[in-house]
Amino acid sequence: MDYAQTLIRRLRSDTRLSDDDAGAIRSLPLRLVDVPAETPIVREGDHPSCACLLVTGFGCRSKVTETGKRQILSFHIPGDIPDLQSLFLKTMDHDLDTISPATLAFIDHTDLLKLIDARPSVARALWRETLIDAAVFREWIVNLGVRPASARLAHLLAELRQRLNAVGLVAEDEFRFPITQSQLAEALGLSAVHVNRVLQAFRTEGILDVRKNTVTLLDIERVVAAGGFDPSYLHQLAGAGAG
Amino acid sequence: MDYAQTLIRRLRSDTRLSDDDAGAIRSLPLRLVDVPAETPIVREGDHPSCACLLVTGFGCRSKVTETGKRQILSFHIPGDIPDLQSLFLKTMDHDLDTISPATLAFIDHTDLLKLIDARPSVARALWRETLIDAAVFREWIVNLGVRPASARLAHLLAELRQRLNAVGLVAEDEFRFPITQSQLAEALGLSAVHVNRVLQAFRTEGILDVRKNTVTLLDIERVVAAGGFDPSYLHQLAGAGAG
DNA sequence: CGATTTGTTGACTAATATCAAACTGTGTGG
DNA sequence: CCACACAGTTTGATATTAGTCAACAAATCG
Repeated sequence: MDYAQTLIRRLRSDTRLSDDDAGAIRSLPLRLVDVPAETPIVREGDHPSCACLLVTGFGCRSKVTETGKRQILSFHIPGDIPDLQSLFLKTMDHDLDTISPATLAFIDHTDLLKLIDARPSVARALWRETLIDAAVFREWIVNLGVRPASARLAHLLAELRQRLNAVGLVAEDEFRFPITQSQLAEALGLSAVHVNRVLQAFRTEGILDVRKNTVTLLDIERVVAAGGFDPSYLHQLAGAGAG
Repeated sequence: MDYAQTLIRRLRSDTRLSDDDAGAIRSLPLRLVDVPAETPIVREGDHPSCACLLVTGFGCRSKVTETGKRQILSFHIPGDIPDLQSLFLKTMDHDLDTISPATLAFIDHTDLLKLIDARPSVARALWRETLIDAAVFREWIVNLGVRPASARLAHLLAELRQRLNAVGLVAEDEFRFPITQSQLAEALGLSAVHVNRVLQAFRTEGILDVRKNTVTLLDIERVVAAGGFDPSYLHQLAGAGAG
């Protein structure tokens, strides 16, 4: 199997990439590892010498405060390189973990650096990825800062659907996303109890459902409206998506 | 005056830069403009053809939601290029405004692109800046997600002090920062009334004071502790700072 | 100097957190 | 197959934080 294929599809969802460039990326040396759920990949304070491509499964980035509270910063899906920033920021300022069993492909920084030296267009594509990463953080700030609990949750799920769709992982109104209510709470800056109540309200209204492994958006229009979700901040190319 | 000097100092606070590279940056063509407070620089949806270097004064980035609420995403200080991401993300996903009278230096994207093609080390320095921008967003997420109102405020001021210090704009325990309580509220995801009360509490305890144009951190230790502030996410070089 | 913005205060309300207990499902070993 | 353990979810009661509204005071600006 071509493990870089997910990455290339992912990159092409928001950046135009020549076949030559795609080929160069495909020939990056990868170190494949299968890991269980809840595996730490890198920790705050580490100085990684490689970046981690998520081939299958899900991950998240998080930070723990002095008071022991954990804030999830982002969720990651197949095709993402969640710690790409470590290429130029030598010290990790947050943690990276899997949230489901996953296949990881580690790419040595040295190989990435060679690639971006040799191919300015790939360098720009990767730079762009890190910029979109930041754009997603900005929207997350808006989510936490101004939206009430139900809108935060709806927005998060609408974003996930949009991103998963770009790599072909949404079927009908459903996608696989193994998450607990506590994890949702840590991502949304809410308590697990409150997340539970918001979820129940959505379920009762027939708008969406989050079960053990699956998110079902029964009425996508209403999820998007409830979350005030506008996908432009993802900077996806027109036409990217399932198919 | 050498208007790029602030930028170079700023870059050198977190990235090693050769004198050659600094010279190349210094020779970038700049279009200087003086603007009053509350000036829109770029708006969400714009397709800018240049980036904006803040030479003097302060700015902020923000987003307005469908419900009309405004979330401030970041504050910017002299030496920052707050819309550097527009070099590769063609559509602005947020607004950029001044919050005080300011001197702006516009740099054409074409000139920046020429520079980064000619000097890979400058390209990396700028890439690094955008990565630190993202790191600051991550910490902002933590701030909004898990910290109570007083810690949010303390953290914000501690961060500002740290960044301003790196460009020599902190004197003793004071720095200039013209901000209203409503703006603080928009940044911290709080109401202006609540910000007012938190400020009063800090003032009464003799920890800090925020007046019209000036922030005074009377007891920096306690501000840092109250905010749980750890500057490592700013990725500054050791020894950067006033002097 | 009036006009406007910003800051301050009090009373009240709404959103969300906390705590504790019970309940559900799932997998495991005897 | 059952009993148990464990993790996750659900529920109710109560506490806390922060928001809203409305009025007023104090700066600031032209």
